[in-house]
Formats: sequence, C-alpha cells, structure tokens
Amino acid sequence: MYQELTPKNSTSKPVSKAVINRLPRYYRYLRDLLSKDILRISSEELSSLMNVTASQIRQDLNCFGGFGQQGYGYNVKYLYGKISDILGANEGYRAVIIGAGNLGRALATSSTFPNRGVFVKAMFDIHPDIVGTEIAGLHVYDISELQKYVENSVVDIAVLVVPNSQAKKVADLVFSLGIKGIWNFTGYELHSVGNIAVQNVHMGDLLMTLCYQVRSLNLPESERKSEETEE
Amino acid sequence: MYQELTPKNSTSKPVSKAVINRLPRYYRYLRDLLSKDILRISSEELSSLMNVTASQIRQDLNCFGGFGQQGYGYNVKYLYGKISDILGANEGYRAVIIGAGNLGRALATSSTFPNRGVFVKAMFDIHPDIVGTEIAGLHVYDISELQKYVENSVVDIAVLVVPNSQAKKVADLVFSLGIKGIWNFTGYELHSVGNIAVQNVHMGDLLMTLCYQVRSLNLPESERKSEETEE
DNA sequence: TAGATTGTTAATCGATTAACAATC
DNA sequence: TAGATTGTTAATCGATTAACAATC
Repeated sequence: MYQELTPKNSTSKPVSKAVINRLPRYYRYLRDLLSKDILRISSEELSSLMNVTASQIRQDLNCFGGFGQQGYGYNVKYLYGKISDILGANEGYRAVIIGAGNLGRALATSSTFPNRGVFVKAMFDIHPDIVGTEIAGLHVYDISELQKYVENSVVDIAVLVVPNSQAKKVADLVFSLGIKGIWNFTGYELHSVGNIAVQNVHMGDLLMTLCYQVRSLNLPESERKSEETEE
Repeated sequence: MYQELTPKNSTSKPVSKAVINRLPRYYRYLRDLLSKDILRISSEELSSLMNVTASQIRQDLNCFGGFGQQGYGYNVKYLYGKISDILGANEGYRAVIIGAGNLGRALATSSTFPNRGVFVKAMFDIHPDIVGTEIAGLHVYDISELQKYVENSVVDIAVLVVPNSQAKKVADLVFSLGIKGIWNFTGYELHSVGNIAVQNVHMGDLLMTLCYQVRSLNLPESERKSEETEE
C-alpha cells in the first residue's frame, strides 16, 4: 500500500539543527491527525495546517528517507511511526528529575514526559523534609543516593531543576555518573563536551523575545526593526 | 569615553529572528560580567565566553547601532543598557498568569519574570478552592474577573498555563480583551494574527530534540545523521 | 491511462564568516 | 604615533523555495 522505508545511505549529509528542531512539531501535528482518524495527508494539506511550505515539509522528511508515495501523499500512521522512531519516542528513555522545587514538581506532574515517550523514574533533592516523600507517584531520594541509583538503574536523561547556586555542582555530578542526556533548566549554561547531549532551556530568554515583540508592536511604524512577530 | 548611540535610520532592513533570539543570551552574559565588575569587553573575548564568533557578535550588535568603540571594545554597562532597551527590559511590562496549576505556580514563584524586568501582577483560575487565595504574594482571581481587571489595570502580557481543554477558550478571551502579548504554554498552538505577539512554548518539543540527540549518541557512528549536539 | 503528488535538483534567498579599512 | 578593535563590506556557506521529472 505504501513503500517500505528506504533509509538514506550512511554517507549522506548530516541533518541540520533547523530540521531536527522542526521534527517534534510534525510529531504533534501527525498525532493530532491520527486522533482525528485522518489516514492520509499530502504535503500541501499539511503545509496549510502548519503554516509552512509544502516544499519544506518534503525536504525535511526526505532527509530521513522516502516516507510518502507519489500521487497519494503520506500515510499518517506510518509517517507518525517513522518520526517517532527518528526522535527516539519508541526508545523508552528513562529520566530522573533533580530538584523537587516548584518547577521540578510541575514537570513531574505534567504530561510532557509521557506524551513524548519518556519515563520519569525518580526525583532527587537535598531538603530533609522533602526527601523520602512521594511527588506524582515518584519517590524523592536524597541527592547523595544518585550514584547508587544510577548504578542500579538505567538513566538516560537527567532533568536539572535546582537553584542556580547548586547548578554547577549537580551538573558535574551528573556528568561524572555518565548520564548522557541533560535537560538543563538552571541559569548555569552547560556546554556539551564529548559524548553528551545537553539542552539548555532559559525560560527568561523566551520571555524576552516575547517582550521584544510586544515592544515592536508598541513602537511607531517608523521605528520598527523587527520582522513579522509570527512564532 | 564611548560614543553616543547612533540609531540606524528607520529605513534599514528589518532585524532577523535569528538575531533577536540571540539577544537575551547577550543580555545574560553581560549581566554576568557586570556582576563581576568587568567594565569592558572585546567581541573577541565575549566570543570565547559564549562560544560564538566575534564576527557574529559585531554583526548582531550593529543591527541596532554602533555600541562599541574602535580600539577599546564594548563598555559592558553601556551595552547591557542598550540591549535591555532593545528587549524592552526597561519598559516595566506587566503580566498576569492565567492558570494556577503546578506550572503556573512555578512561574509565579520563579525569578524568571523579575530577572527580565517583567512584573507579574495577578493570577487567574477557575477552581473555587484556589480563587481568592494568594500564591507567591499574588492574588488569585476568578477568570470571570479578567475583563474587569484588564479594564482597570495595564496588562501587557498574559501567560497561558491552563489545561489544553481550556486553551482555545481562554486564548479567545485574552485576544478579545486586547492583551498584546501571549506567552502560551498550552499544547494548543496559537497563531499571531494582526497586532499581537505570541510565543508558543512546547516543552515537549524541546524534550524531544534532546531525545534525538541522545539517540544519535547511542547510534553506531555509521548510522548517525545529526550534526554536533552542541546546543 | 490520466491525475496527483512525491522525491529531488536547481535557483533563490538569508545568515554566517572572513577580511580589512576606519578610527579610537 | 602605534596598537587594538570596531563597523562594515564582500565572500562563503547553508537553508528555503520553486520547479519538474519520476512514479504511484
């Protein structure tokens, strides 16, 4: 009914960061289509849904192989599966959340992780009154138990939601334990050295780009320097 | 000691999104330098701190005017002030947080807003047991009071942290009240139409790009398609 | 077969880097 | 003045869009 995955050969060019950043958005839209029992979609239809060009969609997908069929379009379920595979949503990655403050709790409670196929297994903190409790069904361990925990369980991702003052110390610990993925919400910017994946999230940076846009709206037309505010 | 701001004339090209997204990072680094009492910095020095090219720094800054001085470099305090101005950090923008769930509370409590010069003035929710309480010193109003609140107080930014099921309804309300900036954390993607600034944050999208990177690390060298994982 | 739509190449556009003249 | 470093132009690189032949 539709062609088999024809993986690009391994000597092909690396995929750009720009493309990879767009993949989760395809993932979301495809899941939405799936939930509406839409079985097929053309790049043209998807492009109007997502506000991007059909050409970009086809280019993006073809970085990873031919997922569509001429004259038909894309099978939504098949494409969703392929993108899930590319993003590792079917790998069952396991995460721990380090820091049981407000943001740590919010993340632990949210559907962010299950929605993307990541399992949160435990939380860690230093406060004696929090350690030993449960948050969203997760046991909160003392940070001193992290090493033992990592030795006994697979931990693919550490989520850093500790105060800035603790960030460097905790990051060094996480590095030393060989955890390969770090989702860093602290203000202390981490650099990915060696065989490690780091994703720094500065919420304030995002807020400020919004402020810039708001300011641009308020400026008289003649003083505007920004492009369209569309995200 | 250093030259006055020479604003580019208003017919100059619009500033690209790429540049604007980098401005908050300059803001952070400059503030950090300031806190360390570093008075001047060259693009070369800053570039090695930030892991970008000196050329890019100079190009970025020159989109907004000549902030440096030949032979000297940049006055940190002056440059910080200029970037603050560009980003609207000195505008004293006022925000309300809509949704007093875990993420709403986390944002209300965090230093994200004060760190970037934004004032959170109030929270809104629908749950009777939360409405009327205080969170992080902020009164929680019933969402039905939003209109009256907006009519009596300046609200530049609405932070949307409500369940997905409520997102569209609340977004429509916020639009109708004329609030110009929306920081949207719901899964319901908003499009900026007309004179409105929207910033959609999909935490899960960020998580998935991290998963992609982790997966790339685990893949045998021959199957890798990604570029460097550096954020 | 005819129509539709992909996969892919080529053209365009934009962003980054390099280089250097201007100048503090 | 000599040295340093910006501001800015030109060159390079990469990403997006357009176009169309391949093909389902």
